[in-house]
Amino acid sequence: MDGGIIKKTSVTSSQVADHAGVSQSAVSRTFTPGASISPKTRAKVLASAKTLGYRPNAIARSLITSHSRIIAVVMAYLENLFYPDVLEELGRRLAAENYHVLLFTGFKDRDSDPVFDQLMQYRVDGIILASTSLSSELSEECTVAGIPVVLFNRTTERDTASSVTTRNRDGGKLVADFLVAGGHTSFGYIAGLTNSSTNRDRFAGFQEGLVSAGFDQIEVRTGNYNRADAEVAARELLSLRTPPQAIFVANDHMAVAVMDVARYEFGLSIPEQLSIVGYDDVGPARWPSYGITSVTQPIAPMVEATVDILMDQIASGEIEPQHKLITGELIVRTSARQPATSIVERDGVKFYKPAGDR
Amino acid sequence: MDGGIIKKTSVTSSQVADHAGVSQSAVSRTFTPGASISPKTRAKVLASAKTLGYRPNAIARSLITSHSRIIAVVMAYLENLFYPDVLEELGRRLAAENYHVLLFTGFKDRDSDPVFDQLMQYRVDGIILASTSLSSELSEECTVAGIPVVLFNRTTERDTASSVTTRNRDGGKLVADFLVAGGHTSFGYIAGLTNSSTNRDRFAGFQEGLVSAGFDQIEVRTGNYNRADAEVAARELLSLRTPPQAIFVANDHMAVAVMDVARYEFGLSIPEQLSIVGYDDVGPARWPSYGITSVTQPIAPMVEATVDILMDQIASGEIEPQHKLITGELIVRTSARQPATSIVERDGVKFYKPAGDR
DNA sequence: GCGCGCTATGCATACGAATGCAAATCGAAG
DNA sequence: CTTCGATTTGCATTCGTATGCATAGCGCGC
Repeated sequence: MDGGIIKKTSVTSSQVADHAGVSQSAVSRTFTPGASISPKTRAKVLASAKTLGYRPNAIARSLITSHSRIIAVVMAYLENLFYPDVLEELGRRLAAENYHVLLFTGFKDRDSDPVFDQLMQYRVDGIILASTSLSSELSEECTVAGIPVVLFNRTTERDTASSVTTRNRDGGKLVADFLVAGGHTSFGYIAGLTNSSTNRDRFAGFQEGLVSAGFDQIEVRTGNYNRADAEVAARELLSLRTPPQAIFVANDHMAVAVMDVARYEFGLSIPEQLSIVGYDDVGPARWPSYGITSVTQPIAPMVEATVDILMDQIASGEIEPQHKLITGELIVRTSARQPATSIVERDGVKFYKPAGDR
Repeated sequence: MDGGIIKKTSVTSSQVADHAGVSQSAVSRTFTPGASISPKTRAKVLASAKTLGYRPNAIARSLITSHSRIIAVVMAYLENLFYPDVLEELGRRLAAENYHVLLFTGFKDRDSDPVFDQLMQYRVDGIILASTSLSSELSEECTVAGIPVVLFNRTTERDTASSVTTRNRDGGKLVADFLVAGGHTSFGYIAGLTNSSTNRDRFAGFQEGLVSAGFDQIEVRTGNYNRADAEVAARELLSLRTPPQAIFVANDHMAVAVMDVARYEFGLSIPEQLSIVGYDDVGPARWPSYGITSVTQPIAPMVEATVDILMDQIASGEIEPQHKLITGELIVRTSARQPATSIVERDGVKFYKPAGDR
């Protein structure tokens, strides 16, 4: 075995057929579950396949069945740990259904349209759009082409694609209730991408909750869901003549940055001098250095719903847009002053459950 | 446009040919860079393609060219933020070369052999193995099948597959030098997966450095590169009658956990009562709450080297194993007591550069 | 022993695009 | 206007597998 091996041509079903003394069809049927084949020839074929090292060619199979068993997953960036977690769960669940993930990532700054072109060329069986702003016309084109599309953690007004989100508006309202119950009287909000539906809904719920409690002023700054912008936003808020007593940050990824700025640049102690509430309940939120009080976005159910929609639409061939809503909860940790009541504990974790809530 | 659209059959090159009044070959040549075709017919074809919404079928193309332009990336878990960062960079660089990523992830606990089977069926043009323990026989099988394999952040003794790593042994030694220079006299090590090459090399270098400075005792515990085990390991080390003054943790992902345990369970202040050094220089290491002194693993050069190897082997068809070594540096932050000398600053970041070092 | 019915098998074709080869076209030179 | 060479074009085949259809094989009952 000396280095510099030259590419070997791979084994085909016909070669296996010759070796086993059967037809190519028989080989194909051996590897097609439920096909009509006798145990005897099947065994012969399997034996030959093993000796020759045969593996069915998924590309050729895709061509004839017009099902690639590939799902395109589009995630522009992975900086926010929420998305890697989602990706891992997606990998798991799709593998269980014998589907595979063609990942498009790393184009935060660049245009996403070429991505779309690539993905369509591979005749993927479905598309999951997460953390991206693929234009709506494109996702509509998919629907026309008969490819199921699921927007993950995002919706659009146009009813063209399916979506899976949590009840962001309820979540925002819950945060408002929690902070009001905790005795805060002035509030700030650090926004995510302003044109994202998650950001809009979370803010709408937050505002609604505050207004109905008699607070109609919120200091708003924008963090665009990234750390650098969130730091700037935090500095601005905390530099105000009278900084807000509580800041709702549109996700945990930014909340971490905000806490760092508050503590290490402004010397504030949390939650004594400043309360922070985040969203997502992502890894670092659970680390004792942060202990972020945060609204959960339960990844497992969200991913399950996503895969369910895809499998359903692939099986039926009908692309009727579905919209699934998962319910999140407010986990109470140490980054925000707590109300005296409505805190319930389950499995060592505290939740905020006001009476009126289901 | 009412809901419930039925799957539309996609446009083929023959349909475009008919519409444009040319042969199917002409259509193919239009979309094949460098093929022999006159500008006139090319324009006709492009026009027809546009009106019909034609897109070349990558599956069919792969079948005939026997190049899928797909690279399989195997990452068992994404919990350690280092890997999502790598993934993002890989997505970027492979897209630039017009290759695509078929991602296999989410099987930390399960067997990885089925993964291998799947990946071989798609006739991928190359394989990148990161954060996985795909058995060596399998990666050898790839080499035999003529598929380039690159081990990312890992090597094997058997010279069968290419690899890209940093100089882990040098890194470990650098940490030892740094801690000794900082005046520490007792040391602990929290290991990663004990059978991983990175762990072995980092520890070997660390040990070598300490021994040559006259310290031959290291308290070793195993964290298996995951947070939960690292916490347990930290508790054990810190519960010793005389806990080590300095702990080298095999990566930052675990170092974060160790710092949390030290501060919040043992009430230690860092670096006054305990010094921590990590590895990777991953996101949270830079957050002020941690400020981990850490050996870098420069992602961009590592990924570049990986892609270079793959492109080279795909182009040449020769699979001569290559081993690329990237040099990391020790970034000095606040998690460990600093030596008085050999600290140099560049772009606002401090590095430890002892005299004898290149 | 014959015929019926069911299962197993092989044949032939299709999927959609790339490409070697030969024919056709074009342009320019004579 | 003819002819040669270069460039374009189309034809036919190929990639590896799946599958409808026809046939071969088998078991069983009478």
